[in-house]
This record gives sequence, C-alpha cells and structure tokens, in this order.
Amino acid sequence: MHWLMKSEPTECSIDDLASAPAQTVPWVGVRNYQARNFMRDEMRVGDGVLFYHSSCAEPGVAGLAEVVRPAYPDATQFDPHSPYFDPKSSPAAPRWVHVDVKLVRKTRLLALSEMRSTPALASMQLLKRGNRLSITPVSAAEWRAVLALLGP
DNA sequence: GCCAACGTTGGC
DNA sequence: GCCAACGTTGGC
Repeated sequence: MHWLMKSEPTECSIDDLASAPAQTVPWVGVRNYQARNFMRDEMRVGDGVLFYHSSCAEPGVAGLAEVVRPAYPDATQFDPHSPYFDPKSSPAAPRWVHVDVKLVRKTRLLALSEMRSTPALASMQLLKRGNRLSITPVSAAEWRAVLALLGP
C-alpha cells in the first residue's frame, strides 16, 4: 500500500530525515486513533510514503520514503517530560504505537496548491474538505500520478 | 491571528 | 448514550 504522512518541518523536515542515522526516523507522537490504526493494522514494511510538510509556509510533498519497521510501542507516551506523554497509557498496555520511516529520495516540493489543481489527485483524502488526519492512504493511481508530477 | 472542521471529554 | 464544551489541526 501507499501512504501520505504529514510532518511539521519544524519538528522533522525532509532534510532532517535525510540527515538522521540510517536516514530513518521513528514516527513518534501520533495521538489519533485512526492514524495509529493505519500504522498498527495496515502498514507493511516496504510500503511507499509521501513525506508531506504541514503547518508551514509551503505545505506540500517534499520527498518519498518507505516503511522499514512495523508498528511498535511509542516510548514518548511513557515519558513525563515529553510533550507526547500520555498518563493513561502504561508499558503493560501501550496505547500508542508507530512505524519507522526511511528516506527514499528528496524531491522537488509538490505544493498543496499544485496538488489541488491536478485533476488526477482530486480523490486524495488530503484534499478533502476538513481533512486533518496526519496519516492517510494513497491509492495506486494517486501514487502513480504524484510520481509522474515529481519526475525522475 | 483567524477560523472551519473535527476529535475528545465529561456531565447528565 | 447523548451532546455541549473544549482543544487541536492546519491552511490561509
């Protein structure tokens, strides 16, 4: 399958991903059940990821990545000093899990505005009104259309 | 900074 | 289980 994953560049940008050890980051901090369930139940190693910059001056797809580790417990939920701390979770019954994501390649920025004006992408969940979900599935056709826009 | 959209919380 | 209040997301 294919996915779109949002990241605020001030938290983790495509360049941060590129300079991370093994160009891989743990996708910690997701605190939404739908997004968690996608990672826990549906993501497989090798799945393609559109790395999307959100909450910034130029929102859009900034690169391609892939899932390299299946879901496992998010350590930040147990850390009282973390902004992602969840007092209702416990190591015995972890509530939040996440995958690891590895860079495939940085791309040109495919701006949200360009995505909106591309008919082949009109079905993307990202573009639906009121969408806030930080992880959304991308269909095979949408994936191909994005790759075509991004070029080699 | 605004605000629409949506998820979560908690009283009842 | 309902639903109002509140908090968050995220583009603009």
